[in-house]
Amino acid sequence: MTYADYPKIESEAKLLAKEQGIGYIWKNVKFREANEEDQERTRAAIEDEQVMPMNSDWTVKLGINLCYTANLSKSSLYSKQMPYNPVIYKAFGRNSTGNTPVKPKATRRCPGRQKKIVVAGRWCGKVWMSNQVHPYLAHKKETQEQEQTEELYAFDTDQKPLIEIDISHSSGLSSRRNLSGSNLAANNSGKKRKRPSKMAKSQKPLYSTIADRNSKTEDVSAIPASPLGRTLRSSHLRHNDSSSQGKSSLKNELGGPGTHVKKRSSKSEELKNKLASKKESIKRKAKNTRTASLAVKRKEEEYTCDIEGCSMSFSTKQDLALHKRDICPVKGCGKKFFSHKYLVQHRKVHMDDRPLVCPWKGCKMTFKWPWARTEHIRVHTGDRPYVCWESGCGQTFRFVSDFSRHKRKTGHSAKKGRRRPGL
Amino acid sequence: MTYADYPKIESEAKLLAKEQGIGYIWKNVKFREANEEDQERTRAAIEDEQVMPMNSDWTVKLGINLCYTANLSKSSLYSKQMPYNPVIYKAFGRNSTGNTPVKPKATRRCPGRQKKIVVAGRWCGKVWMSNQVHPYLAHKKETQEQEQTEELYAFDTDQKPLIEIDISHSSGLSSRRNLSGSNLAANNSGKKRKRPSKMAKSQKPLYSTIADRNSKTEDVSAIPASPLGRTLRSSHLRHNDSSSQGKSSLKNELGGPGTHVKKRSSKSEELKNKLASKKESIKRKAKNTRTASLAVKRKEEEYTCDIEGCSMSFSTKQDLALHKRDICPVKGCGKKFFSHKYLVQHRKVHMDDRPLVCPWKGCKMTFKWPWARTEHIRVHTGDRPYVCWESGCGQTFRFVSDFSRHKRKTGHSAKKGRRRPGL
DNA sequence: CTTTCTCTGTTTTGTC
DNA sequence: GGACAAAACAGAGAAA
DNA sequence: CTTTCTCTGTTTTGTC
DNA sequence: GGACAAAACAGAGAAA
Repeated sequence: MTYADYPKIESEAKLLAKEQGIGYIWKNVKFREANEEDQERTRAAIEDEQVMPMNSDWTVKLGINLCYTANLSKSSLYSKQMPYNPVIYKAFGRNSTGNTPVKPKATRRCPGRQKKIVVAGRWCGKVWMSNQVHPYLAHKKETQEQEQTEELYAFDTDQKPLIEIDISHSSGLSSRRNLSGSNLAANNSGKKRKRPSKMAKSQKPLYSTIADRNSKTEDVSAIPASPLGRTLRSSHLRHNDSSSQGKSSLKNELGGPGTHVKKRSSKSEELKNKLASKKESIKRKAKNTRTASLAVKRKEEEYTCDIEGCSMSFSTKQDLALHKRDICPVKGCGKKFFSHKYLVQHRKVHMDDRPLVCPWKGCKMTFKWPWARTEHIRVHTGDRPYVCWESGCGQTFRFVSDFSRHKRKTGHSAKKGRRRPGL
Repeated sequence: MTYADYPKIESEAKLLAKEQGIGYIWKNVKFREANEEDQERTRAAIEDEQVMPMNSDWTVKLGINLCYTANLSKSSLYSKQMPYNPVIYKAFGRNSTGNTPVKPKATRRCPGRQKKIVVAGRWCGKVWMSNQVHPYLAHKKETQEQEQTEELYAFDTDQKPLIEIDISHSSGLSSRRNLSGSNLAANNSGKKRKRPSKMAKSQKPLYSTIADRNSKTEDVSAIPASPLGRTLRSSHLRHNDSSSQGKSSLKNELGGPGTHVKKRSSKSEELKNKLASKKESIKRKAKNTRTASLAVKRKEEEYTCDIEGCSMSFSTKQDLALHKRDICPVKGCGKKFFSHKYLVQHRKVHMDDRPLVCPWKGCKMTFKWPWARTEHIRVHTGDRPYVCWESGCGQTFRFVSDFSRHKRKTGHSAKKGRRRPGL
């Protein structure tokens, strides 16, 4: 996928646009050359989410991704061992001296005009990451599979991620003595850090649906240096958890703190998932109105992944096929991932479950991702652990993201930039 | 108080020992020369707290303090602008090249033998800080005052420190939107950081006793970078606080988390205060059994301090005199302080109130000092914000104290040693 | 001796 | 810069 | 444009 | 070193 491949990509994009049924006129023009009508059409297409069943704006899928990845690979911060996308990295990476191939592309996709940047920015990389390839492009032979997967949701919302750790943290801390006494001692005494046997290692565990649903395995100890939390394994505060996460689908109506997060996610993707969700639930209600909804969920998921460590199952052969190619088969998602293992984690994106809670008293915030919770806690502690060590700068940041931006913009402390105080 | 002054100190110590009624034989011998009988007597004297009404072991008051201070002033870490004790600093400080005067003293007071070090260490600096001078020595003319102050407790346990900040923190954080919205915006919009008018600035505010007692002014926002906490000023979670701190005197019987802290404080001092407390309460009970105990407390405290910003009042003229000389008039304490302002803070040492609560869910820990709470929170977060930047070391620490010790012992990063990540 | 963690008097930092 | 309070430090010290 | 803060796919770190 | 999961990063992006 070097710059020389661009014509191929272009034709594929055209094909894709056609397949989606959007009467989109392919114009090989730079954005700065677009007239008002073109801009208006672009805006309209972007704002009208319903007409794009796969949320696959061509600028996002083909253009912006390249722009994003190329910029990333050229960044002085881009010192990763493993590049996001080896192909792009090789073509435009830091070792490549040719920056001319990158610039025009970037300029065309992310034009210099402010108004344009905003419009494009709202879509740039939002849905599609650098090495995420649209299923249509991943393997061109599977177009029929794609259409079939539109019938049903692939992931069951009750299926729990296997990697989730069963450790309750704050519940066991009622007594400080208890904490520093037995637990710390146990922690110090050796490398006892054993976890309950993780099914991820067993082949096709086929875990029971009901037990899996009722046992609230959750990861409250998403906090970083968890030497304390990890050795703690009390289970007598489960009620606390179930109350806070019980019917997470209700949270949207309640308008709790979890609601605004919804708003933050991609409008189109969100809508899509909502719609599909409703479609599925209606289907289910029609099918089994009386059978306990507990056992129903995995009834129809016959096709199980046989990849080492993975035991996900799907209702259609096509979904499983996509899954095995590291593509999320959820309709409207279709993202391709770097690792198969991450697919299991990725599922929570499509689930309403928010099992992680803010440990701060009185805060009702819930999270799907440990890191989101970790950074949120800094809102309470006031911690600003990121400090720019560039002499004369010394700015501090509460969130990695802001520190990253600072480094990217200023070029500061690109070499060592560690973290710092705060609390 | 240079080394040349030692004979004077010695004679004063002898006098002191005599005044206390302890039949202690002054032996001008090094500890390493002491025989078993001497050691046994020392141990017995130390363990029998009752025979020392002021908890004023001569080794602590004259010897160990010097040892402690001299070591401190010689430490490479001792780069403070203001030395702990200017006199000692001048005599033994870092600029002084003569280390011979220090060593012998230190050796004699803190002998090299392990057994001895332990015995002496239990007293070293524990009650008496470097620039704390025993009232007997502070002004030799006030011996009669001292004896009189033994009658009553000087501080009323219901008197609230004036400096305490009235900010409830976690209570207002139920909704994150609320937090980042109105509060952050208010914080960003300007330097609005106003606090409720602090009486500390008005002359002799003579705050009401009852209102002061019932309004639970507390500082839950002892967390560091409190830009969020500070602008938050909700008061609808007071019930939470009153439940956790309501009858703090009961906590000892309940055996809650606050109990072990009690245990950690000096046995003798603790005992003393307990005894005095009881004495006082009995006295009060006898005096006014029917009048509401609310209004009673400050009835007899007629003598009010007229120092700028201080409005403490005392029941006896002598206590006020001590107070005005920055000496805590609480029986068994008698510490002398660096600043008069700190006397107001120091009062909480003698009160059962533990108004600061751990903001972590489920943790019942309470604190008197904001910093104790701040470091305690790291137990939950797992934060280890102190990192040794000495090349090749890189050790991390959760508590300042441990980082200090590390630097003291290893000599690492004595120049810049900042903090770091963790959470 | 060690490590973990709280207490507190003084110093440093941050804000006006 | 100065005044002032908040935060942090640097010890002590308790517990295991 | 800014700042604050959450989401999440990939990379790095830490542990056995 | 290697395998693996936990933690962190580095972006995107939403909101004001």
